Amino acid sequence: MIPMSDTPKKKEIFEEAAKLFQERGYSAASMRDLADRVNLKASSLYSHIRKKEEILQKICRDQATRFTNAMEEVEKMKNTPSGKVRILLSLHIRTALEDPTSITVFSDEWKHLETDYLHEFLEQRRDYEQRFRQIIQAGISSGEFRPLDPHIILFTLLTGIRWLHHKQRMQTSLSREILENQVVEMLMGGLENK
Amino acid sequence: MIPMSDTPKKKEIFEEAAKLFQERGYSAASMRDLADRVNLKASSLYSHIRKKEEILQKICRDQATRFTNAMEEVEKMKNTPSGKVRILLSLHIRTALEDPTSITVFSDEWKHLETDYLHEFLEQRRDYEQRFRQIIQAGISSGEFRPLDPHIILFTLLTGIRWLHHKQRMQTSLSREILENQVVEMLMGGLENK
DNA sequence: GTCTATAACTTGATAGAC
DNA sequence: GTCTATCAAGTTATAGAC
Repeated sequence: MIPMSDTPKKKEIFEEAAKLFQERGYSAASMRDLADRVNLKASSLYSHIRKKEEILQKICRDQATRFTNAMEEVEKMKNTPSGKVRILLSLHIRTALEDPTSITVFSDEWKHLETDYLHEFLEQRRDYEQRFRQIIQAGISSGEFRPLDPHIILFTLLTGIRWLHHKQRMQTSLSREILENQVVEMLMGGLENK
Repeated sequence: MIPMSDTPKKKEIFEEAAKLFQERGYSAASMRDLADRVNLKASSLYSHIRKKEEILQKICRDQATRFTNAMEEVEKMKNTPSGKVRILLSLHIRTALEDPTSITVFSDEWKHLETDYLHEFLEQRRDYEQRFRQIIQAGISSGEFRPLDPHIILFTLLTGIRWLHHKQRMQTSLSREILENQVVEMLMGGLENK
């Protein structure tokens, strides 16, 4: 297969795989299950991919790239720290609502990456978090933010939204806009000096 | 074996299993791995337990009971909604810091429970969340809390602390007290009316 | 690209000697 | 209660016909 652009079948395989990994977890999702969902025999999957972990790699890499690119953009802006954090937070929230499957796998299944790419992934995450903390630190220094530990702030912000990709669980059918606004308000309300 | 009280070996097995489930996830943790860690052959484990899932069940049940019991206590108190939420939040935080292994398995691996106990588990969780939301609603009605959706508030509170059991990741070696205080302040700061 | 067949291995769990 | 031996089923992945 030409690696230039993905065929429809390959795209289908990756999409179904993400759903399967989300539902059962990476380890409990078998290649036979996946094959069934895309109407193939397990062995035929290997005409499209080299191995199971390649799928997990792509999902994790794509999401990591998305956030790294966004950070690049935000850093260039002339915004206040508070404005920058709001933009990053909104991106995380919107991504969780629009692409819950990929975000779940990215968030919960990365630990099953094999050592080679795992190290790269963790380094990229460390880098992202460090740049995020620098923005937070700037906000503390300027007095916009309360003087809390930047590590605590960052983790609370980033994990405070990690329920959004399970939105199904919410009985109330709030619009995405309200959902996004209220989460941002609650988290920023705990961060900003009043 | 007499089921009245657990033998030291059985306790050891459950503790090592929790660690293994935490590190690799339930599905990727094999009974042979577990046996190695407690210096037994895999088959000998079955003199202490009936099956693998029994271990997961016990971990999930114990933690669920802990939180349900605490809710019982809190509901009896004469405190304000804000005071009650702070007590529950502190309990979650302290538990995550003191028993990170069990909390990780309870939080991340429950989906691998088999259908019988899974239903019971989910019902207990629903009940706990509903009672928590009633306290939140009381705080909104009294004007102590900002008028946000109680579902959003609850999920943000409960997942906002779900990084604590990975405390290893934090370079800064903050004391538990500071950690607990700052997390509570940040989350309650976003909740309370000023 | 998809199939059948199969290799090579791991899984949870049991039987029965000691 | 722990062991060896083993089972039956499931795992990822490959070989080769079509």
